Amino acid sequence: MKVKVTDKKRALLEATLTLVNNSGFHDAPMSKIAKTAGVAPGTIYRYFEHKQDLINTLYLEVKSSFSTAAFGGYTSSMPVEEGFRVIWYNIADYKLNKVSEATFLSQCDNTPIIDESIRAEGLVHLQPLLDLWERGKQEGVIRPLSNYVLYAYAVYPLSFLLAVQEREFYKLDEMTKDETFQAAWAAITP
Amino acid sequence: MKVKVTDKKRALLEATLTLVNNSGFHDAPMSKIAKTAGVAPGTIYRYFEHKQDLINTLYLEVKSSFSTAAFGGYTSSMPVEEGFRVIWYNIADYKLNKVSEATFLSQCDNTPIIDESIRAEGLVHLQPLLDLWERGKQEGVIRPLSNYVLYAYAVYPLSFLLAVQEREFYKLDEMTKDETFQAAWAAITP
Amino acid sequence: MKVKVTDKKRALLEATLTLVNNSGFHDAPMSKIAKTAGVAPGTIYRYFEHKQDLINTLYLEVKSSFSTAAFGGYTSSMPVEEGFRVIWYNIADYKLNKVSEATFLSQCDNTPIIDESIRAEGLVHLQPLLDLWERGKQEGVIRPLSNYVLYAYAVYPLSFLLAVQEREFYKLDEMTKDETFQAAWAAITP
Amino acid sequence: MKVKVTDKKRALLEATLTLVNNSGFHDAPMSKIAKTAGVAPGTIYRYFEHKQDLINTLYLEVKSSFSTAAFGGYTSSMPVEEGFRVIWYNIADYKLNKVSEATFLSQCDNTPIIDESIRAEGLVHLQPLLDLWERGKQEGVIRPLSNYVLYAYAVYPLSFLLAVQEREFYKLDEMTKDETFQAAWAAITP
DNA sequence: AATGAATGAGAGTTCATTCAT
DNA sequence: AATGAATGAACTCTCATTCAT
Repeated sequence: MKVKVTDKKRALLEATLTLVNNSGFHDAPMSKIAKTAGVAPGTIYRYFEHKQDLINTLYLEVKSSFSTAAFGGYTSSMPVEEGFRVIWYNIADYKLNKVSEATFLSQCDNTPIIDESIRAEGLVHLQPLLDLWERGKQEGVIRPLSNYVLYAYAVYPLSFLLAVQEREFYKLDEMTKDETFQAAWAAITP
Repeated sequence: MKVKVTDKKRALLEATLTLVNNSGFHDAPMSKIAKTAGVAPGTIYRYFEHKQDLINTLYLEVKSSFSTAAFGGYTSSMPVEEGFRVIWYNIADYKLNKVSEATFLSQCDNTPIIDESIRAEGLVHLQPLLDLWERGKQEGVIRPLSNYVLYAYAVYPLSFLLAVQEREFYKLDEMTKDETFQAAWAAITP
Repeated sequence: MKVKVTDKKRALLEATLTLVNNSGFHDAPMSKIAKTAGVAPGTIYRYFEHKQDLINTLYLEVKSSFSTAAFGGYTSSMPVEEGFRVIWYNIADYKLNKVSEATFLSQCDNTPIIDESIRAEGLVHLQPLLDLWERGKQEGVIRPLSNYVLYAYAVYPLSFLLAVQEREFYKLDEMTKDETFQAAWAAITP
Repeated sequence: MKVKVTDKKRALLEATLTLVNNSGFHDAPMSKIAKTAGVAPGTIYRYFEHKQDLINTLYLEVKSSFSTAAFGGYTSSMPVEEGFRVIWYNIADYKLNKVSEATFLSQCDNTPIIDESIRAEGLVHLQPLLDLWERGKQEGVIRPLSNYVLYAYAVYPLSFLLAVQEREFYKLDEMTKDETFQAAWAAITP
């Protein structure tokens, strides 16, 4: 019974993900979300206060799944390069495999869809990467740049490659992934 | 007289830029666009067929202003590094000074707002940069990577820095700009 | 419950009939139709895809009620004169009693309000009258004229008398009805 | 100069006739009328107070051209049958040749497009036919029916044949025209 | 808990009309 | 006299949200 309820919430979040990705936030009406989720329109409001709440919840959930994926197999005791490599490949795999989630995040990050406070909430999980970079800077193995710049060059490019891959212009396979990692690593090391 | 007419179209495009940036496409109704432009709602339709046409037109115009800015002072006879430096600084300055335009482009590039055919149309102006990279690869001064990857590491990171700067977390000044260029250059050179 | 739903559709069709009759298609806005039907504007679209659909549906419904009325008590085994008399009086009574319906049909038949395909659909029910005339022509009791001409002289004049009656210039009572039938009969018999 | 002005009024009336016939009153915007007439929208208002005035004027003009045509070659001294024959053939020829005008009148006569007072104004020209019928009734050569009924059976059927011909179902040629006249004459004579 | 019919504010768009030129 | 850009009320239709069942 409890399970069934959760199922509906799950279905709604997934329907939203799909529809926002395919048609954009501006063409993902509640009625369509409900239909895609196999639920009556009114039912949405048992699980979410309003549309914005649904979107916010989805954003936080996806952001958190992203962070979890990013740090799988990583421990803060790893050497900087190894740690970064683990995280980078995690992120790359997430972006290139969990395409819907990654696309959704891209859309949210470049649009005023998400309330600023919620966006901030979604950022906290990235801390281990920032800590790693701080350590790397102290050890002299990472360039002494703002973490924002490091993120821009180490992680953010993958979003572009995701988008390009989605438009079917390009496919990032295992080999080019390694070369791409080289570029990222070159960008942030002295 | 001709000038006045153009003024209204101009005002509408600017109003759209502002509103889409501030509230997103989904919350930039024609009525608000008209009011912001200081014009009656019906007037929009003298200049644009429908909302999508207005958005498309704006996109192409901004994209073209971006390309023009990107290649100011660049000639294809420059050595690869110098050429890239000129273009990179142009783009950085555009992104960091023409903030509204750059923000709008970011939004368009990550959202199904823009018709795919129009998006393609907006891409053609980038050719000189791609040519430069091809030459660089032949000369062995640029990594033998897909142009998409090169773009992802050389240019795309600036979009992230723009967004961050907009959220007032960070300011890219002249000195950090140089360091950032180093990162970009390091990413794409062997 | 099912009944209540149907009630709203019914109310909308009736409101449309009234308003189109009184003000014409061009001055029967959806908002007025909704208000007249005692329903919110948006509710119309649960029952009809668009305004044209509402109009088309109404047309077909009225046309069909007309045909049903026309052939009440008629069987194809009747002698031609008797059969015609039955049908003619049926039609006369319909036109003169079901005034709104008849007026609406007149308007539709002389205006590009109705899609041509829908109009064609509405015609099929008249077949028994055409069959009767064919038989009459074979028996030599009906003039050998095109069915269109027969219709023009036997049935169509009633539309005029309806319109005239509506404008309160004239009232067709039982006695004059008989005389009018004589005229119709005289027109189509040799 | 005076001629040129009149030309524009003429062009506007003709454009209106065409557009209302083809698309109906509800889809004949002033802007389209202006364009069809080769004139600027604002210019319409030099010649007509508002749209309704334009329609009314057109109606009266066409109605009057119809009446003029109807009584060409007729004099009140003719014997009843001959007089009727002249008028009937005039009307038949008008309906079947001046198709646009006749179609427009049909549309106006079955729609609340035209103000009732204007409609009444358009009727006066028919007086000679009514006078003829009164004489015929006194002479016992015309059935003692209301003039409305006589009109319904003698003249109105031609409107139906016009409509049918317009939809390309039927063509009324010279021979069938004679037979059709017989039907009309049979309907109104004892 | 779930439904889905109903709501009505508001979206995009049209168009009769005006008025500066 | 003529223009046509501009207006803004009114149109058709959508959709987030509510509520009786």
